[in-house]
Amino acid sequence: MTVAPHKDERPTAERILDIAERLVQTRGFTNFSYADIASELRITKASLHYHFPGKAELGLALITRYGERFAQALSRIDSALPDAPAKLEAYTGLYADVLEGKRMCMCGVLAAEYETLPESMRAAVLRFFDDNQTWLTHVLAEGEKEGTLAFSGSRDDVAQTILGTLEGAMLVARPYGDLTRFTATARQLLLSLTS
Amino acid sequence: MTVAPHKDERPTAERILDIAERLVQTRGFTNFSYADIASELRITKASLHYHFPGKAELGLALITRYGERFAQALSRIDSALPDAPAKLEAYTGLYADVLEGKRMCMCGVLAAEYETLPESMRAAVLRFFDDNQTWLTHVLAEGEKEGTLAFSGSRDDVAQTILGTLEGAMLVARPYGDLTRFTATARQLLLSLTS
DNA sequence: GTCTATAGGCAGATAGAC
DNA sequence: GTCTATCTGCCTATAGAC
Repeated sequence: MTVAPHKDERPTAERILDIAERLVQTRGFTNFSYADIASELRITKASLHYHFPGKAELGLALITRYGERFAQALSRIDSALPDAPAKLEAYTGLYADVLEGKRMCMCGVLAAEYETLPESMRAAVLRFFDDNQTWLTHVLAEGEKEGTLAFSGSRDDVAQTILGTLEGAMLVARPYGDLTRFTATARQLLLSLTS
Repeated sequence: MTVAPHKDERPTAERILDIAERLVQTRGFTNFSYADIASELRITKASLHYHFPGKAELGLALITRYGERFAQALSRIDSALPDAPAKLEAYTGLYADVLEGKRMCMCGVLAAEYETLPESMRAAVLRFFDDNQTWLTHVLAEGEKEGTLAFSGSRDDVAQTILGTLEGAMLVARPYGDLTRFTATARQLLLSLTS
């Protein structure tokens, strides 16, 4: 049991990650600075280095936390929804939620500046994509078994297509500030798998 | 008629654009510097400012030239190929060629860092996407008329989906350095429109 | 058109006091 | 944990000679 605190503020490291996460998703990793975070948190740049020694460590922590939360969301989808089509629709909903906050998928942004990232971050980005495709492949297998999904090509290829399509739809929709640009593509995609 | 030059080197401005184009497509717009171009061209940074006063002007020139060349490629496709499915396949081939050079679509990269771009560049990125979708919409109409393409949903929605899917497939495939990751998705996409 | 020289700002990062 | 002060390096950009 925890002692009831008079003020229950979240740890500084978490608040740093919150701000940095939003900045990465809207501007890109190299396009935000310690100064941006510091001014928003009302703390000095030097203090940030206490929590994250360098930008590479901060970046890795960002991807790790983002990936863990994404994995948790996928688990919730698995346990809450009855069949593969519902799960895929909920999956596209995760992306739509991100886009509604005028953000891009973190790993989609990082993929665009992949060449400039430190090696530790590169590996984490690929892991994120791999985890997504693994989950999608399982859902596709489930859908085939249920008879609720129909597609040609291997499950891996289709999983790849789903991931790429949603990342690309986000990428193009966000500059227009138009959520329906994304949802129209998501609908097209789901339709092609269920009919 | 042109006088035969002893040495027929292309204008410096074009060579600057060549180098900058490759840098944008591999690293992103804010992730390359005048110094990068200068050292590769064996010229000083100051000289670059003679050709392009500022980075915003350079960026706009990059998108403009890229868009013009893309439009020319689309015209060649229109006049060389007989039907809509062949045109769409050639369209995916344009993307595959870019990816083969380990590059990302320039406007795809710029879309990822859209929030940090000067207004003139933002507008040019959207124009590129719009032009692509306009062309795709015409091809889709042609395919419906010919009876060579079949799809549900509006032509605009499908054109949007094609553009987004290819951009996203590139975005995700490039970090893996695996062209087949792209071509598998392109095949899936074409299949969904012709069957 | 290209050069040298330099300005002015911001980046990530460190030392050491409190 | 947070601060002040500072470092080094790179960025875009400009002035003015050649």
